[in-house]
Amino acid sequence: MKLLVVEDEVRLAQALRRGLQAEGFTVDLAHDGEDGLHLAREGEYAAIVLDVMLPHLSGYRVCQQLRKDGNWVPILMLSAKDGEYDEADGLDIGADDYLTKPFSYVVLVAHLRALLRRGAPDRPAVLTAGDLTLDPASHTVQRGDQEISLTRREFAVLELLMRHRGEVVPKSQLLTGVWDSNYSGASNVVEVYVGYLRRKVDEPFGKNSLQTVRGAGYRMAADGG
Amino acid sequence: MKLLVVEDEVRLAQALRRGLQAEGFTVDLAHDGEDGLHLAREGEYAAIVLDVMLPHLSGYRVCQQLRKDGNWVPILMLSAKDGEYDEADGLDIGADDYLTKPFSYVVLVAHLRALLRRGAPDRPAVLTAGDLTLDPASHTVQRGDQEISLTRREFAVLELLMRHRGEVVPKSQLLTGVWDSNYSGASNVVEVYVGYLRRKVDEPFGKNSLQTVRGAGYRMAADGG
DNA sequence: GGCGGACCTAAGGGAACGCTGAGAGAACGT
DNA sequence: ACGTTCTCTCAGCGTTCCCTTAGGTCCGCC
Repeated sequence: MKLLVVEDEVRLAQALRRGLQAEGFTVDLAHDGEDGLHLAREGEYAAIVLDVMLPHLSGYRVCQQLRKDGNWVPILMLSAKDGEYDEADGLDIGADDYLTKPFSYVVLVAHLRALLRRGAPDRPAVLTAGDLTLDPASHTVQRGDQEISLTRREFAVLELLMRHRGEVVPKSQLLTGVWDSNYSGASNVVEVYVGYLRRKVDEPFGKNSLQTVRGAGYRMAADGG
Repeated sequence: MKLLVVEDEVRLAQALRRGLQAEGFTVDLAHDGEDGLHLAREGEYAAIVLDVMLPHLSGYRVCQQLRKDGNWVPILMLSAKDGEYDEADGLDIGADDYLTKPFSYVVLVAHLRALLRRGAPDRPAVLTAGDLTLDPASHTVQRGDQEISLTRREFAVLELLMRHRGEVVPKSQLLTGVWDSNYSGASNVVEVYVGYLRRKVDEPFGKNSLQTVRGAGYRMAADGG
């Protein structure tokens, strides 16, 4: 589960990162609006924590731009309590939730979890492909009635593939979507993890849902194999 | 902004109509699946609210049929909470959002607005020529219902030809379009690959879609052979 | 019919690609 | 602190793909 934190106050940003990583998230940081927008466009984030006051490009604009792109990733906006932007504005431009500084760390995490549970508004809460179901909220995967236990990485890979079920997902997209975006080039982690998944999700059931499309990437069979 | 509400419970239907009209929408009503499908095909609706349980033709089937027609109008499905169809099914057949009865009116409007804001999802960019279809997203090719497995190069060549179906594509264009643009001169790769394609796409089906235009190039028959 | 050029086909070497098992190191839980 | 689990790298292997070569075939034209 990868998050993007866009926050210019270095100390706060670092604190958030450490805290969220402790909660089990992967966290990317951006320190201004331009960076943030760029990362948000490239990466597959589960949610974005976005400060309103930012150098170069306000969080306000970043959010607006993302929505205009058709990117409906959940966004949690942060604002100084006496900021020139008020809550109504934030929600108007498509933010999903809103916190006023100063806020307690616990409150932030709670709001974030609520956001993630709701998921991106244009996405079903539970992903399915035939008799295979994946529930991001409860972090569970089932083939029929049989529960399958996956590690964090395995889960993330499967989730991304299922979000694009029926489509080919290039390895590069899996790398940037599941691993840190600034990942050192040559590696075959993706192949390895698809292999792991096959052993857990397909082989015990005689299925073939994780398909290799040679030279293009991997595809989750729309019917679950 | 025109909406279609397909709902057999008269009281609920009327309530929805009144409520939505108050929000400024124009609302058409249908009370069974056949009516609904008919109206949906004729009218230009911004979105459709579709009950699952309907006389004559279930909402399930209506949705399926519309998608099959290539109609990607946003659909919000409604189901009784203990209905035989569950959320996964609804989303499976191409609904965009899903509500379980009973729902609050406010929630319905919120979901509807979210749907409208998103707009109709891009219709899948599938290339067709007669009974031959090529889907770049899923990287699949079908002749009728029969799936055909192609290599990357074969796929690229066929895609390029199908993008210009009915037109003659010179060999030089195939070379620069599919192979590295600065390709070392004399070679007959194109002929070889057209040959491969014919064996996979035409011969098994007794078709002749990949036509040679002597001295000019190749042409994908507009009707798929 | 014979000719030349354009096109087609079969076959094979080499490279690219993806899969797997083993194992080192980090993270985690007890 | 210890064992377990997880994550990732590496190297080897088999498969598949790609392009080339070398002929054969078709077509239009004289």
